[in-house]
Amino acid sequence: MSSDSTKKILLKSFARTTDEIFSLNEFEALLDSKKKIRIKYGVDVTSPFLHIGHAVNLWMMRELQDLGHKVIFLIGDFTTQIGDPTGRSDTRPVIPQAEIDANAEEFIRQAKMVLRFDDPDLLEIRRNSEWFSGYQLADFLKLLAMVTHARLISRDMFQRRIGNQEDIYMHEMIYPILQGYDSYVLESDLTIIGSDQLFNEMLGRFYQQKFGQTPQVIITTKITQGIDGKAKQSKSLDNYIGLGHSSRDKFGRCMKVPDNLIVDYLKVYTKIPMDEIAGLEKKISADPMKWKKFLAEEIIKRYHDEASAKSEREWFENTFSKKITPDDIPVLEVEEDHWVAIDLLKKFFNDSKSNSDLRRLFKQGAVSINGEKVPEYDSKMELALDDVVKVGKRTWFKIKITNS
RNA sequence: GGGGAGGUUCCCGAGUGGCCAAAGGGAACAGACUGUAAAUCUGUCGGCUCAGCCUUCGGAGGUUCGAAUCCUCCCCUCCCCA
Repeated sequence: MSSDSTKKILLKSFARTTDEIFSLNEFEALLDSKKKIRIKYGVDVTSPFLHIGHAVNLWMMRELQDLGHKVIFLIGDFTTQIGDPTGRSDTRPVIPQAEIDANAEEFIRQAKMVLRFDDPDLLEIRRNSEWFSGYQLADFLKLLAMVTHARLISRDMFQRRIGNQEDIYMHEMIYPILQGYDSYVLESDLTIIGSDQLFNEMLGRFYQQKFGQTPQVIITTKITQGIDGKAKQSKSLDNYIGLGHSSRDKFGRCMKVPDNLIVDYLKVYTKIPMDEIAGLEKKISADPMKWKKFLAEEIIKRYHDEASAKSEREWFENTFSKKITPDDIPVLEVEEDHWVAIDLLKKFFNDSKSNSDLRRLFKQGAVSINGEKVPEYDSKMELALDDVVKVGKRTWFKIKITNS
């Protein structure tokens, strides 16, 4: 299915976002075999959100889909109930089935921004409850008999827990076995994962070999820092660019990326050719903002389209650089035209801010109407149609008087 | 079953009788600056009828002129031993 030149192109493209391959030789052999590659994409649907970091893996799979290979989208509904210990220093709570289903649906909605779900030849959806819910204890014991305790606890995070004298529950220990067994059942040829999943997937290779299958190739991908320049992107730190974010938020969040990360982001999150990026580095440090906007546009192009990339850029420039009040701001309908300033804000914020909060905003000079600062919380205001009230840097609303 | 540690304001984390609405850091918010929602600097950061008052430090009582800090009981978390 892939000629020599397409193989070269693919490898080059993969190299860009690959951390490690187990192993490159096997991967090349797989590509050379011309067989239709089965790519296991196992997801834990505990919390259904994907950011552009996850999408790095998805784009690699998409590239393979475009060559006719098939992604097996595996919803780990059974294993999710157990709770993967990966990355957890504590034990993860279990999740009810109904929630898993809802999460899976949302997950797919986001993954569709990258992967093709429209062709059963290119993607099939499976759930591991298919083979696990009726699984016999005797069979399970056979699985256990193949692997040693030493092997399981060699995992770094178990070692850490042992070192800290923390508990390891048996179901956590067994999790990698089940995840590994998935690879065998699905006859996975390849899986593209974050390096945190490496141990589990290695066990996949182990079981496949035990059962006489060719072990899957494992590719782990590069991880970049979050948009706050710290750690990796995560929901709890709110330092990510989510596939679910609107194009406007994506743009804004890109602009929030520290200047020194622009190059990395271009490399990992866009398709701008690598040699081109190399040539840009000096220019970027000379004029970071220009290139950050460029980055933002590229990212929006990738997930939305060229037109929204342009329009979000314009919106951003008009709003934050030229300080033009945007057109598409919320309208606050009021009956009276005479207001005490703080009451008007109270109405707009609808109790989401306390009086003290609002007073502070006045004290800090954050409130203005038609560009004029409103100095006191108890200033009297006389409103007219289309008056624009601004609060802080990013909140505006327009007045509509319904009564007169 | 036995022993130990601990639960503090969004998070981490100081505070062991008054000077505590509670150090410090983070997050967040605002302002300045910057043609960035970057960096930096400054300020704010429980509530309210706001120069004062009210409610907070796991819960309920108690001691005291006065308690996050002391006592009693309870709930919860973690660790160790068996």
